Amino acid sequence: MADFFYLCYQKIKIMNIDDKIGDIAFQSVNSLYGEVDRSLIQTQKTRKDFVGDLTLVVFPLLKASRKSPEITGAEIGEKIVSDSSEVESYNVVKGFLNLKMRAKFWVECFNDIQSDEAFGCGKETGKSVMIEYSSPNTNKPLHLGHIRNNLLGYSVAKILEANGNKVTKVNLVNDRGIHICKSMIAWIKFGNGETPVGKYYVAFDKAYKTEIKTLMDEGQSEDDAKRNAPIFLEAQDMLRKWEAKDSEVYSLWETMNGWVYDGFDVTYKTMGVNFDKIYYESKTYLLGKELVNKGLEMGVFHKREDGSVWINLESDGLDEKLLLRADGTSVYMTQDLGTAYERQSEFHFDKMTYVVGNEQNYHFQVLKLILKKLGCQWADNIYHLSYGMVELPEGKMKSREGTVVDADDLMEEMVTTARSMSKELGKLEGLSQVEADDVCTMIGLGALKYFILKVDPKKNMMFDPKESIDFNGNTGPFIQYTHARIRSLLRKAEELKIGYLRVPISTSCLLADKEIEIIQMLNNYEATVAVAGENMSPAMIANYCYDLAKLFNQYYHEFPMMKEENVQERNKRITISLEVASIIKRGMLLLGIGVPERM
RNA sequence: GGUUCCGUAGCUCAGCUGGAUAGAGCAACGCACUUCUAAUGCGUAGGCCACAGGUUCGAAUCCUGUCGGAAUCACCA
Repeated sequence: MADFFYLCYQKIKIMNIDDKIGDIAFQSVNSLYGEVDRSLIQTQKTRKDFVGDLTLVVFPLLKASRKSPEITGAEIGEKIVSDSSEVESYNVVKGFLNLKMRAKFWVECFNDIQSDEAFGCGKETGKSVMIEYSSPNTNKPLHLGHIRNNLLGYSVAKILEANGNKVTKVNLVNDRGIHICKSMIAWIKFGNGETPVGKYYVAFDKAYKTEIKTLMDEGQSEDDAKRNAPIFLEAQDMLRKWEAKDSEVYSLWETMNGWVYDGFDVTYKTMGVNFDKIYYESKTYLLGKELVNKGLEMGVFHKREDGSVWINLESDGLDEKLLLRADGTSVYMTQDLGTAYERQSEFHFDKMTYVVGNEQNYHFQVLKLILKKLGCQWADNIYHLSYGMVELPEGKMKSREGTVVDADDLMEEMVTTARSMSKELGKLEGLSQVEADDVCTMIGLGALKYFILKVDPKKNMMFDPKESIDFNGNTGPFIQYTHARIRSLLRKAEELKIGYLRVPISTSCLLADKEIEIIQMLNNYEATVAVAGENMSPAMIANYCYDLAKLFNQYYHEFPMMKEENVQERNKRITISLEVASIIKRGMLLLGIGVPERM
C-alpha cells in the first residue's frame, strides 16, 4: 500500500494550521536548543478540557532541552509568545504545551480558505488512475452487496479525482463463462419463454445437485458425480460451442444478455454512478489466451498431459493455479490477465484499482504475481480495494433462501420512506411536485449511501433495514438537513432585505470558541480528502462531514444569525455558515450524495 | 492446515502517521420549540479498547503469541 501512495500522491504540500503552528514552534525551538529534526515538532488540536487552541507535544524535544517536560514546555512557550505575534498565551500541562492563538490568526486562516480556489480540489498530480468497479454478472440481479461495490467505486473515483488524479472509471461486465452457460441451459430446460434471468442460475444449481445425488446413489464418488452430471456436461458443451461462436448458442446468449442490460442501466442511473468505459469479458477473454501462450514460451507456465495449463506458485507460498482448461476454454484468471494487459497498453495507467469483494483477495494476489512473472513491472501498480461483506441481522444473504436484498427494491423503499417521513414532518409544504420528488429521492438515497459509505470499506458491515431507514443522528439526512438549514439562511437574508455580502471576515472580529473550532475543522477538509485518497476510504469523508455538521448545529443553536444586530458580527456568522455549507456540499459530492437547498 | 482481514459501550460504528481523562449515533431516562428549519440541541447512564507478553517517557494504535469471528485455498466467477 505504501508504494501506491508514493506513486499517486507525491505529497502535495498542504499548508494547514498544524503546519503553520509547527513552523512557528520549529523556529522558536531551534533558537532555544539548536537544530532539531522538524519531525520532532508534533502539534495537535488542544483537547477541549484544556485552555488553548493548539498543543505542542514536548516529549520528543526533551533530548534536545535536557530538562523536565514542564520546564521545557514553559521555556518553549515563553519563547514562542515573544517570537510570534500570532500566539496570545500559553500554558503547560504535564508534557503538553497549549497555545492560545490570537483571533486575527484564525480569521486569516478562514479567509485563506475562501480565497483559495483550488482548495479541496487538489492540485494536478499528472497521475492517471484507473478504477474498475461494479463488474456485474449477467445472470444475477444487483443486490445489496453490489450497492456497496458501486458506491465505493464511484466515491473512491471522486476522491482520487479531488486529489488531482486523472481518473478513468471502468466496468467489466462478466457476460461469459461456464456460469452463464449454466443459466442458459436452465432457461432452455425450465424457462418456458420467460424473460427474467436471475433465477436460472439457481435453477441450474438445483437440478445439478439432484443429478449429483442420483449418480452418487448409483455408486459414483462425489467428485465423479460432479464431473459426470449430464446437465453439467451440457453446460461445458455449451461453453465450447459459445467459444466456437456457434450461431444458435450465440444468439440465445445475446438475447438473454439484452434482458439484463436495460435493467443494469436503470439501476446505475438511480444509484447515480457511471463509467467512462465498459469492458465485456466476452470480448477480452481471447487476449488472455495469447498471454497464456506467451507464458508457456517463457516457461513460466506448464502444460499438463491433458492439455490444461497451470502455474506453480508453491515457492511463493501459494498453490498451483489453473490458467486454461483441458478443453482450451478460459477461466476467470485467463481473461483478467488479458484485460489488465490491454488496459495497461491502452491507458498506461500509473495505478489501477479493482473494487472487488474480499472473497477475491486470493485471486488478486495471484493475478499480480503472475503478471510480475510474465515480466510486467507495472503489476506493482495494481491495487485491490477489497471490501467486506454486507450482512443482514439474520445472517448472510443467500439467494437460495430468498434473503437477498434487491438493489432496486431497496432504493425505492428508501425513497418511499423519505417521502412519508417528509410529509409527516410537513417538510414538503410550498414545494412543487417535481421539487418534492427530487428532495425525497435525494434524502432516501442519501440515507442509504451514507449508511453504507460511513463504514470502513475493509470491514464487514451489518445492514439492518430498520436502522438504515432512520434519518436522525449519524445519517445522511442529518448532514443534508444541516446544509439545507444553512442555505435557508440566505433565503431568509433576502426576505429580510439584509444586505449581505460575501466578503472576508474583518481581522478586527473576535471569535467564539465554537467559531475557532469550526475554522479548524474547515481547514482540515483538504487534509481529510488527501488522507481519504491515500486510504481509498470514503468513510473518512463521511465521518468528517458528520463531525462538521454536528459541530455546526451546536453553533447554530447557540448563535443567532439574522437576529444579531451588529452587522459585522452578523456577517461573520453568516459567512462562516455558508462556508460550512459549501464544504459539506463538496464532501458529500465525493460520496455521490446530493444535498438539498431545503428539506 | 496455509494465506488475508476483523475483535472498541447493550446494538451500529469513529478514533489518520503512537500522545493528555477512549468518542459519536441508536436504544433508555430527563430537559429545551410564541425566537433564523426540533430530520435539531443539552444533560444522565453506559468501557479490563478480546486476552497475555514486548518496545516506549507514553500503546486502542507498533511487534510477538493465544483465543474468538469472517473470507479464501475449484477445470466457479
